[in-house]
Amino acid sequence: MNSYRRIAHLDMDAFFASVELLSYPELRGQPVVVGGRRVDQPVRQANGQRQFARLRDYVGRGVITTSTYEARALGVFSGMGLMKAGRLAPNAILLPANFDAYRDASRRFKAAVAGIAPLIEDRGIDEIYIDLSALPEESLTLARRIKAAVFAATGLTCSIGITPNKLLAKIASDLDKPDGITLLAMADVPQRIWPLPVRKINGIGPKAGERLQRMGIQTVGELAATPLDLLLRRFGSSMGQWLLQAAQGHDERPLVVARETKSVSRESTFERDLDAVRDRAQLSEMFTGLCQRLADDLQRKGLLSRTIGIKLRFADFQSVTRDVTLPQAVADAVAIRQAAGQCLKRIPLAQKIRLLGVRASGLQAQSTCVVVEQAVQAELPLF
DNA sequence: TCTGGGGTCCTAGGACCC
DNA sequence: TCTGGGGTCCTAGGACCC
Repeated sequence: MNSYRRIAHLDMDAFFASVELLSYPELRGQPVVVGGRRVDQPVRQANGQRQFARLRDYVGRGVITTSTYEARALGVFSGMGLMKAGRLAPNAILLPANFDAYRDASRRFKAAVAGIAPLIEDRGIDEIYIDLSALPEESLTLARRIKAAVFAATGLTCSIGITPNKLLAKIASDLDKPDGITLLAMADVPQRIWPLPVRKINGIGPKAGERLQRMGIQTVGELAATPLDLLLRRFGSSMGQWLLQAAQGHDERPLVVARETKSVSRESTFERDLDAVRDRAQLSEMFTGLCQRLADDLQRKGLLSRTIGIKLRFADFQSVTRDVTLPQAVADAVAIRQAAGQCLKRIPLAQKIRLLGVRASGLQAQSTCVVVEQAVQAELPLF
C-alpha cells in the first residue's frame, strides 16, 4: 500500500549536553553530564576561568538527563542516578538543566526542518519524524540539506534515518550517531536490522526485553523467526502480532502531525522520605504547591479538567494512584486541592512517602466552556 | 548506591444503560 | 429465577518513551 512512503527520523545528538556546550565551549571533548535539581551554576573565578561542579560532589536523588559521548564512554547514561554515576566518573563535569535554553533550541531546529519539509510529527523536545514522500529530491540530498539547516539554526548536530516507515527510521537514525545519515530500504532489513538486539525496537522496553530473553530471543532476527502462535500465547493477541510485524520491519502508522493534550501533571520526589504523620505539615504544603502549579499550567494552556488524580510513591518505590471525576470541569487551585485531598484520603499511609504528584485529565478547552457557562447564566439558547 | 519528571497508550474489571 | 450482548464511563495499574 504505502510502498512509496519515505519517512525520516531526526534525533538531536546528546541534545541537552550539546546545548550546554554552546555556552561552555571550553568543555568540548570532556565528559559532561546534565542533571540534578540543585546543582550549582558554573562560577567565573578571578582568573577568568569558570569553576564547574564535579559529579563526585553531588549528593541527592537526581538522575542523569543527558551525557556527552565522552561521558557515555565512561559508562554513565541517561536515567542513571547521579550518585552512582559519580563513582563511575567522579571527575565528569556536572551541569544543572536549563530547560528554557533547550526549549528555545528545540523550537529553532523544528522550524528549520519545517522550512524544508512541513509534514512533521513532534516526538518530544529533541526528536521528530518527517514525511519526505512528496518531495522530489533524493534522500541523501534531503538529509544533508536538513542537517545543514538544523546546524545553521542552532549550532548543533543531529542524526537522521530515512526508511519506508517510522519504526525503521527510528532504528536507522541511531545506527550512525552522532552526526550521521542512514538510508535503509526494506531489502536491507535482514542485513542491517536483524542482527540488532530486540530492545532497539521502539516499544520493546525492559519488561518485554526480559521476557523475550527468557524465551531465548535476543536479536530482532530471532524474533522475526519466532512462530506467531508462540508469541500470541506469551504476549496476547495485540502485542504478539505487533512483535512479529515489527521484527519484520513492517509499520504502517501514519505521522501524527497534530495532537491534543490528554493530561497535565506535576510531581515531586522529596530529598528524604516523609512520614505521613510526623511530616504532615511539610507534606501538606508541598501538596498544595503542586496543586497550585498544576492550576497555573491549566490556566496557561487554557484548559479545564474533569478528572483530578494523585500519585504516591512509597519508600519501597511502589506507586499507587487514585482519581476522581467531578461533575464540573475545574482549573483553579482550590478546587484541584480539594479533589486531590479526597483522593489522598483513600490511600492507606503505612509507609514513608518518597514522591507526591497531582494530575489533571478529562481535559477540555476553557473557551468553549466559558461560552456555554455564559449562555447558561444569561439563559440564552445554546444553539 | 537505588531509581526524575512529564507524558501516552493499553488492559481489565465493575457500574450502568439499552 | 435466569438469561443475553453491546457500549460507554470510571478507576487502577503497568509498560514504555523522551
